[in-house]
Amino acid sequence: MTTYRAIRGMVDILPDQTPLWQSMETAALEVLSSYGYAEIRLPIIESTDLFARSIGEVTDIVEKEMYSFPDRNDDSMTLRPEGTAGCVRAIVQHNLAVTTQRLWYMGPMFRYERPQKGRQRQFHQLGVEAFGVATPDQDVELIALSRQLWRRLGVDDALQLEINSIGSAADRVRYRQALVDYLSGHRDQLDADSQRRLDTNPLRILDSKNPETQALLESAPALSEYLDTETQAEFAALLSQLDLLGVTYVVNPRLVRGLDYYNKTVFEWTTDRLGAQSTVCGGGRYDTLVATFGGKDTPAAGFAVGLERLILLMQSLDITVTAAADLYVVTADENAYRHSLPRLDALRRQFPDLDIVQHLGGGSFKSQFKRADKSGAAWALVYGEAEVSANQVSLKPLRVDAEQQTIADGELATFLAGYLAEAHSA
RNA sequence: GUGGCUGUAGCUCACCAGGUAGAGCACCGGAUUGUGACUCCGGAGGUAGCGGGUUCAAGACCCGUCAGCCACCCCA
Repeated sequence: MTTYRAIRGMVDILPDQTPLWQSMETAALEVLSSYGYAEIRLPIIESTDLFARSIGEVTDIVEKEMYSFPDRNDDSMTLRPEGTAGCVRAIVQHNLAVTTQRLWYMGPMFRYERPQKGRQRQFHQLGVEAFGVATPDQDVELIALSRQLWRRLGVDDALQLEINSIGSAADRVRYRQALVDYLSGHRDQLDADSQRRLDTNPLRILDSKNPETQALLESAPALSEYLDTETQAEFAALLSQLDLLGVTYVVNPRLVRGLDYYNKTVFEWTTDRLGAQSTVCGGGRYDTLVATFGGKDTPAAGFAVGLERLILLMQSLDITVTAAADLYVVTADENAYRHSLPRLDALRRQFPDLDIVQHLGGGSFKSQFKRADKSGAAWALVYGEAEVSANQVSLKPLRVDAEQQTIADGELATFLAGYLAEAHSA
């Protein structure tokens, strides 16, 4: 008998974890809709070409991390490594860019990397994308929105915003040349990865962690000096609006990000509580991507949140959510069970928000109450022999020290309405 | 993809100069007749990740493999 395990880098999210996930998802949904963002649902598989063109042929993601395979028609398909490409594809395909769009999506992404904490092969992202606004107020809204989510989740104190402007494509062509010119003179002092990147993707050398490389970069030309005046003004405006909102940030001139489609604003929310996988959220502006895919010229910006990392961060801060029912129903015997069945059915209809768990499988009162206690339910709803024959029910509080009370069937609805009102105000 | 650490009951771990495994928690049952939590008693649960080797004998040593973790790398 072979025993099966989830394949490497793919993890099960078990029932003791899903309440935390759901509360996070609900918070995100509420924050997003409060800013007028609408959900878009996208396929998990797209043509390989889509990702290669948008993310960049020489990026690590495309070169060695994609789950690509030929389908039965021998076309090359890829499990999405990120969400922006598919979102932009949908925008163009359905011609949604005729007006501005504020969109979000949530779902699994796939990257063939070596797993460690905060890094899986299948992981989940919340993506937020905005199309049609070229001015920095859009960037500000995205950042403000993300910070609102951190506050809502109670993780804002653990997160730091790093931000930079990487300019237009033209700016970067000029800067890239200057950087290559400078570093070529010191080629032998670069680490192996950086030497390789000198020919392929020189800007990525900027965020190398190698100390010698970093030292070398101290006297390298600065990207900020290659930005045109308009971009500089926009970046300054963006920062001043963040100041207005009281968003604290660190301008990190070495922040460049690993996907080719970004321009102008790039930013990351990072934490020191997750070890090496410190980026919880990252994004920026990508003004040319829509046109690249054949749409009309449409400015755009967005970000992605790593949901596993967010959960890890919440857990590191001892944020817990438990799902416990309101009522756990205990019945004395077959007759009491039959008596309770239609009554509970009516209750569920009358109180859709009430969580009612019925004890199944019989057993002694004692064992049923044990289960009731372990379930975490607030009350045990008791149908004993006496209650049934008198058309009554007993309510035993399980979480507070108070007396059990027995009331008439007809009074239960009133009681529960009062309980729910109290629970909501609490 | 590179380097390192780890892998024993559901969970956290222990034992042992190499001689066929234990604890705590969790789980199930019981402590007189319709009531949980605390306590007490009892029970179930492991071919020691998997495969091979050395040995009279291996969970303990060696090799391989798989998986997790840490760093690199990468990014969310």
